[in-house]
Amino acid sequence: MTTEEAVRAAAGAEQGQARGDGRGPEEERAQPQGQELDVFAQLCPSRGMFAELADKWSMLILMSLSACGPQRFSELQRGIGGVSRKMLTQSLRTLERSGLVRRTVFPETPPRVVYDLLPLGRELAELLAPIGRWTERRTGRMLEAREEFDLGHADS
Amino acid sequence: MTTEEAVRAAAGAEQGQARGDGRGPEEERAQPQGQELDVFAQLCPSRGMFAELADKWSMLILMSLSACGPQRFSELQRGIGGVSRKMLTQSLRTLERSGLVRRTVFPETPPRVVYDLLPLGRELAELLAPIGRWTERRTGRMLEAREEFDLGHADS
DNA sequence: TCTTGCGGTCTCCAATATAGACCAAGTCTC
DNA sequence: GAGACTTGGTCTATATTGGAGACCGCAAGA
Repeated sequence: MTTEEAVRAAAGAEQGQARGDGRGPEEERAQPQGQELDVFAQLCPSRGMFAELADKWSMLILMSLSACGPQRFSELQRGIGGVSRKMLTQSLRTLERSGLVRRTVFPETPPRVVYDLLPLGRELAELLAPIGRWTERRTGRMLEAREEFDLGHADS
Repeated sequence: MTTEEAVRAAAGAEQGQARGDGRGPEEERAQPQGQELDVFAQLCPSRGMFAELADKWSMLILMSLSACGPQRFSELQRGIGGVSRKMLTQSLRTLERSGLVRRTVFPETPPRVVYDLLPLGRELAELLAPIGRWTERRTGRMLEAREEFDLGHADS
């Protein structure tokens, strides 16, 4: 049995709860309810949350609100290039529902709706920002890797 | 003009390049080519990369390889609950092409293929891990927020 | 001989994303 | 006063994507 197989087995990944991850038991104790949450487990609630947040538009929305402060719907749409109104609405709704973002309507005409981060959203945005910066910093390197890969696998 | 509008205008978000983001100019100088990359800009190469990485399966793959070390195809599939062979193959191929992951084939029978992180992938995985942990820690709070939201918007 | 494991690929169908029209209701222009 | 414009969406039609499951070659095992 390999080391990794041992990790898997100990974690009981099949059951849909808990996986160890070599994080050590101190994190597990940090769950006061004894409820083991595991993003790797298909049936774990945290996986559902993760799947929702690990999305292009949701991440960009949080990053934009964090970087530029509270914004109106149309400001967000302009700021996040290529997002459709539908996806923007949908993602904002999801983030609002999960308590990451607050939606404030000013009943004027034309209507004004402002979105801003709640503490939960601010926490996540702070973890997201480095990923955005990393992507920008490493895009060159990744594009080079691609060219090289495509050269090697050029069976056209 | 609001503060945010000023930020947008200064960044020239429409042109598909650069946006400032209140990061200050020191990061910009860190791009030696003078090429301004911006994940928020639809046409920027870094957005393409970001869109690829900001994906449920890609992120889970990197997190799994980081947490459990090099793994075979079937180990990854078992470890990442609910991933189909098709998506696992596809995501791994993309990560390999971009130089984040290495694929090693051992020509035995049955075949053995092992995936592991390259330095680029390890860097990203280290930024991803906190997001996984955060999600697990905050899932309870987010589920509560949902219940409350659904109560308020219960027009059935 | 029939089955199992591995690491995929292929095909089909359902779900999802995007583009674009449409909306109300007040303001601005002519 | 007619028409255009604005905002924050919704609705619909079409394009893209995702998942389920069949299939594959090859060797070992029952």
